[in-house]
Amino acid sequence: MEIKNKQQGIKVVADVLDIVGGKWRGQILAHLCDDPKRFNELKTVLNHITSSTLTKELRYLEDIKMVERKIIQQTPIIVEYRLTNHGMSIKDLIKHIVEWGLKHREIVFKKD
Amino acid sequence: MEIKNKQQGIKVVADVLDIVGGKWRGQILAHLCDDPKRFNELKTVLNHITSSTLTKELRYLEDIKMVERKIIQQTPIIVEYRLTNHGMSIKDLIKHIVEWGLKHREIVFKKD
DNA sequence: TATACAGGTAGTTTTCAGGATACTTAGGTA
DNA sequence: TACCTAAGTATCCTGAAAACTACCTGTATA
Repeated sequence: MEIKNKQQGIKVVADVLDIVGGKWRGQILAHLCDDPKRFNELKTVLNHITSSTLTKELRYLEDIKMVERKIIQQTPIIVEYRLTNHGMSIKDLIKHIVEWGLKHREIVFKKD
Repeated sequence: MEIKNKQQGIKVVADVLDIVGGKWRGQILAHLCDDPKRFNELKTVLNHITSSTLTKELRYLEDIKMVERKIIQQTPIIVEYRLTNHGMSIKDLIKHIVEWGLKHREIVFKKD
């Protein structure tokens, strides 16, 4: 797991930020770190996200195998989203992001 | 440096990604991790970025005190961009991002 | 005189993630 | 027969990020 050259390392930064970035994906992954959540649970904790946006983001995260969708046959039928094994590995990264953010509040809170 | 509650932690994720995210900022910071770079050096390594976009991104990073701009009086005059002390602290985070990205290539490279 | 390099600025246009709004499917319940 | 909840879909629209194009300033070199 060696960084072959600087340029490659930096491309990876851009690619990872493409996955985790955007307005919602980081937050969705962070929420799923704790435990699986249903569609409407996510919709509630992600204040102001619309159904269509949440659906799109979840489908994307499914496509890249970060999240899996599980239909639970009960009545009414409910759908649960949880991190895959790959997805689990993002927990540490999110922890690092939170740590950096809390340590540098003056930057993080100044930004807007 | 304690996470008071889940919701706060997750807001921080979103805020940090706001700073580091976007198409260019992560890459710019990653390039500046190694050593200071001049405007046109950055423009070269960041393939396809335009002058105006690079200027905007650098001004933003200056505003939030991640990067500092140093004019070097020689001829022709050159301008050097380097991480501030705050900025330095992002090195570790970028290292973690690269590590995760390389370990999960199948996700990172599938995404598009 | 003019051409090149370094580091930009100004103004306009394009693109597309995310938002707004309304509708859908399917079983259960009064 | 109508309505409720859960989990979406379908369309169209908007705003902001980034791109495109052109121009500017100062110094030096031919």
